[in-house]
Amino acid sequence: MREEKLSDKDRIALYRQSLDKYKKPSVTADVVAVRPSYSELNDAQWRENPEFALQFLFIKRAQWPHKGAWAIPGGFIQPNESVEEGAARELHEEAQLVANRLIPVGVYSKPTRDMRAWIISNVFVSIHRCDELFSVKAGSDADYAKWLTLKSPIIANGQFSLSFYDGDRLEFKLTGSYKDQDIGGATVEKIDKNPLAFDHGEIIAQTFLRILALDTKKLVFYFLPEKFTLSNYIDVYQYLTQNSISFANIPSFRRQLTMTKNPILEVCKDEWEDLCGRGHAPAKLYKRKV
Amino acid sequence: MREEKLSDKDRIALYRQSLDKYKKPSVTADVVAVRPSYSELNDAQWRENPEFALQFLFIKRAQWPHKGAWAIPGGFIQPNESVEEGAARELHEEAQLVANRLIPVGVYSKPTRDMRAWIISNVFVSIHRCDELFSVKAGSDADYAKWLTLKSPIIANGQFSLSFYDGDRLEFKLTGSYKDQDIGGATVEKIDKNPLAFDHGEIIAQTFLRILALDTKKLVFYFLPEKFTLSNYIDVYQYLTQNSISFANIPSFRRQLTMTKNPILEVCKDEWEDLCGRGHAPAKLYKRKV
DNA sequence: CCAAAAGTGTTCGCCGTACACCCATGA
DNA sequence: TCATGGGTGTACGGCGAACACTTTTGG
Repeated sequence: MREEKLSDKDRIALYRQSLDKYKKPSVTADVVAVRPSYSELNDAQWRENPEFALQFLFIKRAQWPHKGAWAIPGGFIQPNESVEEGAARELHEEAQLVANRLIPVGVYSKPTRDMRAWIISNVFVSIHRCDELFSVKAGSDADYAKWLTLKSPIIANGQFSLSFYDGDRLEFKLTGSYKDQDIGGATVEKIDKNPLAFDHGEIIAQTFLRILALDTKKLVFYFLPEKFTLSNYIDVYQYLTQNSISFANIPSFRRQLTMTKNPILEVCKDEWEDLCGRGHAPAKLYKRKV
Repeated sequence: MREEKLSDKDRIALYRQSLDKYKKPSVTADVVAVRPSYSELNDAQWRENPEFALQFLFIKRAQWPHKGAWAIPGGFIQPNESVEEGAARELHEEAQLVANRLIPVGVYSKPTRDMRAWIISNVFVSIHRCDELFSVKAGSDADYAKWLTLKSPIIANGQFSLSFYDGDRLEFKLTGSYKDQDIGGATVEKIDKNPLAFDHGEIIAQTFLRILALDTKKLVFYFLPEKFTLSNYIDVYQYLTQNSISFANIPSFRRQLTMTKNPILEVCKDEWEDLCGRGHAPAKLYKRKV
């Protein structure tokens, strides 16, 4: 073969030339940042108002296209970074958040998904713990970021309905259908009416399905402070499992967490913090068993 | 704003111009095709020799770089297709296989992963059922494809060892370490010594971890013909779960599959095929319960 | 004193564990 | 008739389901 004479450098140059003949996509790393609703409360405030919900970070678009629509943060990756690094960088640049635990959600690559150009998006979900410091910058005068609360999500029988609130005001509702794949988890099938920019509605729905597919009993810890009561744990667990535990079975569930052979919780013996103020017996504080 | 005067078409043109100033990666869709080892046997042959193992499809590289090394099939995606479509197309082009069930494995994007250029690979695993027709073309004179058998994989305590055979000949061994993420599954941490092209060693190891994380009881059906004996099922199950069922507990496992409230198997009542020839009582035939 | 909510005690039954045993066959 | 391997019987125990009950507080 004639090629044998070439140096590696030459080969690389030739190869790159051949690549440049083809159209290349632009590739982004997008992040769905998720945190518990009481992240910005201190411990005392939280004790007063421990209702749990998930919050998702959105960017309000100030530019064409989809001006005024909500979108998820993200941006083009650079030649010196992996998509994970790009995702972490974008999250930091756009929302001053430090990526804690990036979990892949999927690659969105339908040629028509962005009217502007051929853009492929790698999507990750970044799970933010309750005890992290949050400081989403108000944002430039162009786009701004905001945490929207996903209240009482409904996912059942192939249909989902996700309502996102800014405080008490409904920002948008995401409804559609999903399919339980035999193996490999559930996937979004169809979004009824996308209120978000680009295909971000599908992305958000898929992200939530992905979150629900994680190991719930462990995931709960990410949304709780270090020390918590059993009621706190159950509150989060119920949210993440569509209230899978009926009222009557909560006692068994408590035992399951603490009394079985390999309990995942243990009592904080040193302190028996008095959690009064709400007219009932004081609750024990638990922490994750290592 | 001045932009308000622009038509969408103009805006798109402007946007694309701005994009073209940045370096873009080349994006591939790669597929790890997996099938049961007895795919090319007929029913009778299979009854004689029902030992199960997974086979992975590899391409022998005939060109620089990594000439002579095994690699997984894949190629650049086109502007008119999604990465999933690209993966299916490449699998068909390179191995005449029809993608059955594409499950995402991950995105490989370390800038140094391909010495030739900035190439990002989206990897899927394609699970091929036992009853599919297989016809991997011998291949062009350049590259050729071959199914290699993963015999007695070992995955335990953060270490893995995967030996791939061509018939009885060991082709390569993949060893390294993995990490059990708290949430989101196990990930490959380090490959001891990569015998494959590019980072395909890491990809293969990660793919196998991904397969093991699927719902095993359902996954087993993908590697069995429609009708099978309980021993067949258990054979596959043991392979996929590292022989998790001890010898003594196999009777209970049988019952678990057939006698509990929601059994996943049912007897093929119509036929009680005589599975003699091996010196013991005939076995019942089962099929997946719908 | 009562309502509210945390936490405990107790019973029931499924099903996973363990192991003994039975059955049909080929050599 | 024996080894082989498929299939069944049975007893035990953990733990999830269900629900009654006790405890501590605020009003």
